[in-house]
Amino acid sequence: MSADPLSLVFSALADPTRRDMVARLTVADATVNELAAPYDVTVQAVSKHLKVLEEAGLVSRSREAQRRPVHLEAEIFDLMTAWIERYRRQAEERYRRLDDVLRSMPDDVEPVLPPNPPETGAPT
Amino acid sequence: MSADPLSLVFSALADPTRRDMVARLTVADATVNELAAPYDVTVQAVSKHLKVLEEAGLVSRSREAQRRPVHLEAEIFDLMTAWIERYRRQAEERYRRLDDVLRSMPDDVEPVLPPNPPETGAPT
DNA sequence: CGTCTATTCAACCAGACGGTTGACGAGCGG
DNA sequence: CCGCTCGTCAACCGTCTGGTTGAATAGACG
Repeated sequence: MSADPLSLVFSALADPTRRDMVARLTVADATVNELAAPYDVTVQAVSKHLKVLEEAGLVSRSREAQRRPVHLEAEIFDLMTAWIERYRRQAEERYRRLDDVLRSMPDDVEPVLPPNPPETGAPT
Repeated sequence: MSADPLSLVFSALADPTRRDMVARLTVADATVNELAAPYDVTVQAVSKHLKVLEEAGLVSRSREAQRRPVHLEAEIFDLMTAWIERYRRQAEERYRRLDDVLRSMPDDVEPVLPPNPPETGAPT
């Protein structure tokens, strides 16, 4: 098992059908059957997709009669954005630094002024 | 082939080893052997991972003697952030709206599910 | 009770995935 | 030229994945 949350979320969203389900769930909660309707697959397949999304923490299911309304848990997105932003920022900073280095032939790499204060996604 | 860029990027980053390689590449370009060093797998496996990252547009390889320095292409991150932010925003807005609805309690509210085909060519 | 609807579980299948080993091409260096 | 290192290609293997069909469970309803 992948176990680690980031992998689960990324791989959950690596599937177009699952991404589309997530997209639709941003509009409203839906039952499995409702979700399955637009797609050209069986409801069982959609149920599996939902399981994947649920294990990734992207959706939750409640119980309402015999229906299982699916609800989006959008906070999980933050997990990804945190990761992405962190390394994007790091990459950008590196390019700036490289530019500097190329100018002066390095013997000591000096931390260049970060134009963006690391407040948005400052992870550990 | 999944073909669609978003799926390629998400699934490329769904692997911890690949994520780690990307993380390291934000610091500096590296050769395949350098990249492979920390991991407990053969250099061939790493080469495969790089192929995946390259096909996702996350890295590019140049040629320098018999070495193939790997370079991160960080702009691709924007593809993901665009998607994520879009739907996160949409979800947040929906919650606000729902809150509103719950306050006024109309009796003719019905869930409207805009049929969205399982395709990710983000229609804008 | 029996049945209908909504959903999941189980078994199966083809294909992709991550890994291996082994062989091969490209360049440097003796 | 020979040999070495760097990297990829090819074949193979076990596991995961996305899909199927068919059966099972849970609750509403007559």
